[in-house]
Amino acid sequence: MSASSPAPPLRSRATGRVTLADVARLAEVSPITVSRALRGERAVDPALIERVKDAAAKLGYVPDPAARALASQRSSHVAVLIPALSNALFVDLLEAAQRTLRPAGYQTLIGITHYDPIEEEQLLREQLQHRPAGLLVTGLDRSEATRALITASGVPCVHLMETSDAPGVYSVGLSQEEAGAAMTRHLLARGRRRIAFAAAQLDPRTLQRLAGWRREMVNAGLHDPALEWLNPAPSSLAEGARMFEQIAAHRPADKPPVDAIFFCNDDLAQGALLAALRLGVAVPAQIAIAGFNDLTGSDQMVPPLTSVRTPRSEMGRAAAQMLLGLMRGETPPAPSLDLGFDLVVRGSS
Amino acid sequence: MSASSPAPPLRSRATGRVTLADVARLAEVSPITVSRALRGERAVDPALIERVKDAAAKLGYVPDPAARALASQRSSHVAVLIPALSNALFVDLLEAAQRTLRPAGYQTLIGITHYDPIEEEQLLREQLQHRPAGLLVTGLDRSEATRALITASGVPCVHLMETSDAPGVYSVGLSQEEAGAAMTRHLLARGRRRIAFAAAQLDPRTLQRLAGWRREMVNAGLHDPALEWLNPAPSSLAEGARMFEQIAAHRPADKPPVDAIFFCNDDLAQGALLAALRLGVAVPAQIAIAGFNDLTGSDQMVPPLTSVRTPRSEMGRAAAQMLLGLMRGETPPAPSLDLGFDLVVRGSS
DNA sequence: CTGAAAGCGCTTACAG
DNA sequence: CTGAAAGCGCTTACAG
Repeated sequence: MSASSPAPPLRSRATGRVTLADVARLAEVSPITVSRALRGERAVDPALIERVKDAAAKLGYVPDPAARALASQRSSHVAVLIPALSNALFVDLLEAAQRTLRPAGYQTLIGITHYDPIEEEQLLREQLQHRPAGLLVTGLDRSEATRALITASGVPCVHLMETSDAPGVYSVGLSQEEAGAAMTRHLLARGRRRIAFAAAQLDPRTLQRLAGWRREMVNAGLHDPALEWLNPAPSSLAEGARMFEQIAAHRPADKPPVDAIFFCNDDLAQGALLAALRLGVAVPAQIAIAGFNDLTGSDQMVPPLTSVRTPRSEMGRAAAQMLLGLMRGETPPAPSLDLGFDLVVRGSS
Repeated sequence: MSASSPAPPLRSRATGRVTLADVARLAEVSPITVSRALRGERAVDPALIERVKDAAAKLGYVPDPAARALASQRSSHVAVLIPALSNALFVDLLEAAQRTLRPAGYQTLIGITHYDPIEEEQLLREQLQHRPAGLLVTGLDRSEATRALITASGVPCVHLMETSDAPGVYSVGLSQEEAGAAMTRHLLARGRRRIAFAAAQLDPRTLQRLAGWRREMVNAGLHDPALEWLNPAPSSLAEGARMFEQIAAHRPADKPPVDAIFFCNDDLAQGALLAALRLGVAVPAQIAIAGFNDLTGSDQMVPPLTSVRTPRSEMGRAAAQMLLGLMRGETPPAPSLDLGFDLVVRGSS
């Protein structure tokens, strides 16, 4: 029992975890060198890097995110703010972003704003307390306070879904207005004249699509405010069915009937298609129907739904990649990335 | 310029953050007392609590999660493992859980397993490095290694979707087998005899529903292995349409035709309903169709889809509440909570 | 019921 | 290119 080693310290709070110090001891260097070698920061002698990496692997060393965050004032989290998970659009966006960020060592922290600027601001405040390394937010419209919070935090931020030319703003998206205009031109080209625009939720991007529709209708000399059906309720199949019933039932004596409806989102259009089926309204013979986002199931509808395919997985991936660059301190080749859209013409129009 | 205050320390890394020490100074107590007063841990003189809270409010103090995690070896994260976000079922579950956990100060860390036990194990390893305060996992089936990781971590864990009687296992769910049996009994009661069970993805819960169907079919003396259509592909409307076409086209000479199809999930059943419409197959006259989970849109289908409503928001909320209790060190009244299900009979059956 | 000391496991800021 | 010291902002473990 000749205890040559010193007695364990009285106030031990040892966690059993392999630490940087353990790796440093095995590699016979200082902890700082281990830290630098493992993070690839600053030049370290290649031979030492090798030795450190071997030691780390041998011990199964895993950095402690909390210690790292406390010391560096920056966590390994990326905060993502999206309006809802009920719209498949955002689910795809999120999955793609996560798929890019996770291999790079970042955890995703999701905040659901329910399309509410107040909730968005509150969520952002909470997330900023975790000192995220990066930020992914939906769209460009938000409260002045939220915008100021983002700027003041100094956290790299990329905006999703829309594009912006404002200095210092990074964005990956598409022109919602052009997409709305393109669909309207398609319906006009098919000979439709009384094209209604039907929208729910009325978020900023929906209103941009509305602007595109309005521009083309005015250009064609066919605009009529009575063709705008704007409904602040959340978007859903049931809501789309209700709106279709209303629009189809609305037959003013002094105007020709609606011959096409452009819905701002596919779930509404799918509901409309089902309502038309129930009511015996022939699509597209009597009324053409078009949607937006080309969501799951749209190609299965009867008739299949004409829509605008938006590159949501690509947006999620590209935005995450731009953010990774910003977090490394790089300047992206272009601050704004327009990923475009595709018109998908199917049987409903 | 009579600088009576000492020069600022040379090696300042001040963050400008309001710290526990600032609050302690203003309240004229020690930092430990502030820590205890704010967390409600251990008895502290009520008068002091008051003083501390006032001081904290006055300074706008917000605890630093990283420092807290490092010192306590437990973060404010709850890790959630779900198979996919493409099934609306899990979106609802997640939203409900988050809605309960966030007000209690917990951030949700989402891991998507893609129904893969290997991915689940890897995700769990990553998440455990963040020392989550709690764990929410889907179902009871997982690799032995994953199970061992959970146990060894000592992190409180609640299982979603199914219920278990195993000691030390906490769960909130429903009997998938009973739900499958109930739907089958309903179809039998309607006079259906050749009831097919059509499934995709083939995850554990789907197989439990299959077992319920099989039990009732055997009991009724009507079971036939040829009625089982098991497809490992991911579940979707398009896949449901394909399966319906196959099943409808399969007309062996020696057996009566299928007169009902019980799909393991509503998206498949919705796709089948649309395929029936395209093919001119009368539902329910010729074939009854039933689904599972009562997802969005099922009530809008033509005809409306018969389904099983599963209490997913309730499950998410109840599981989160049980977890909050466990994280506080409490023992839940019952380790297993069965929230049941409702048969929703609509026009398709 | 309250507190002084130590420690959690990293990185920053200097210095050489 | 490398390292000794200090510090990030909390909580734990003791002691009284």
